[in-house]
Amino acid sequence: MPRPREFEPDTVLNAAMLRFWERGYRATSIEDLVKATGVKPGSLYSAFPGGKRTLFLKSLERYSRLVVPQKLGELEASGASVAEIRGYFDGLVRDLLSPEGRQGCLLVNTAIEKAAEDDEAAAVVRGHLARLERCMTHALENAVRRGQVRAGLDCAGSARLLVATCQGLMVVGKANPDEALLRAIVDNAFAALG
Amino acid sequence: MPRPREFEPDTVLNAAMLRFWERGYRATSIEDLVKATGVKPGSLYSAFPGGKRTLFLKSLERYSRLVVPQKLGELEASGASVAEIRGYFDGLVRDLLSPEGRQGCLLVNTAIEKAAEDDEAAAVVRGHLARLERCMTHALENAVRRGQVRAGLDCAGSARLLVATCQGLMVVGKANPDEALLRAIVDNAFAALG
DNA sequence: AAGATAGATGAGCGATCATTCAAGAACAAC
DNA sequence: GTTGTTCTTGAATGATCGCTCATCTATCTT
Repeated sequence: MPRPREFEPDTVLNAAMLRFWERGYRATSIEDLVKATGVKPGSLYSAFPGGKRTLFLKSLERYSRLVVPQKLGELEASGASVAEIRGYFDGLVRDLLSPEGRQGCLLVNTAIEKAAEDDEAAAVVRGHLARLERCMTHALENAVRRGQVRAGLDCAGSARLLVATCQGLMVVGKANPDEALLRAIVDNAFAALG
Repeated sequence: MPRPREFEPDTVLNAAMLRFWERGYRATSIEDLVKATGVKPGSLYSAFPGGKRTLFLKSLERYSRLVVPQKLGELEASGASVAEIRGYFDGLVRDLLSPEGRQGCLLVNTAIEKAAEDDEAAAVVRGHLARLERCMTHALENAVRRGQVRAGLDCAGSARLLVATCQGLMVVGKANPDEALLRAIVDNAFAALG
């Protein structure tokens, strides 16, 4: 009996995610989203009760579910090893150097902009960091088993360092997208694995 | 002949810096600054032509000039070596774990929040990163000379990695101020220096 | 004491913020 | 075609944004 929806909530959410990714939470207004999607405020609020913050949290989840796996690529596969870690870092550098990639990572941006004041957002960020740490650890364990890195390597500890390194890479890349600089960071991070 | 100023511009700037540091650029309103300083909007704008953005850029400079040297400590001394780098990292961890230190570093926050849209702010951040890189490089060169790290170490490259690592440390620490995690990052960063 | 100079004041500017809601519109069921 | 239900619409809400300016006040000079 009801009147059918004229827009796809996922499409709206995707547009919201892109805006939050590009400009951050505070700098993205509801009117921005109305313009970007063509969906009027009333419909937006009835489709996403909780308003802007709900839209943001759902954007974070969508990012984790759709964007992150694409960036991680084979690094999440059970056979991942040094090459896949390297591939992930190279992808980050490539993104930071491209005009569209300057926005960095929505979850890193959120860690800085919102984590301190919104624990629900911080929890999504923590989940992401844990996920990164998990697959880095696993890839390093594979690497040790295959003799690709030095035998006594502390996989769990090195994974934590690698996670921090890629977060730092994005901070540096955002202020100074210089290829030689970013490559030096990545090269030295790998040199340390021996 | 003129009526004398009733407030010290540096005092106002200091209060502004603390607010921007704690909450970021967008989340800090002029009214916040008026409340924090007792100086009314008119006086604020006449003392700082250019308004909020000028106040912000001058806050960045003040932070570089007063806060950063205090955090770097002996790391900027010409005799600095591994111990001073370690001291700097330990200070970062201590800050991130303390309630007052959760705000992280104003310049890292700025890199994420504003560098992409404000090149003048980005330039201050780049200057900070270059300064960090410079004193890390110098300290590593001293360390090589003293045999505190492995002989063939690429000081310039390792310094770039260490700079990225400490930026990453602050991103991770902001979302997840967990002592064991942060210590693991620092320990592994130093293990890599051999 | 009067005049000149510059800082202090705060009401108020137009713009924009996130959000709401009364009214109209589109469909399914009958 | 009528009714019931949900969706769409966009004007309007009050709050807040960064900022300005006419007015007042305090000091120095003479």
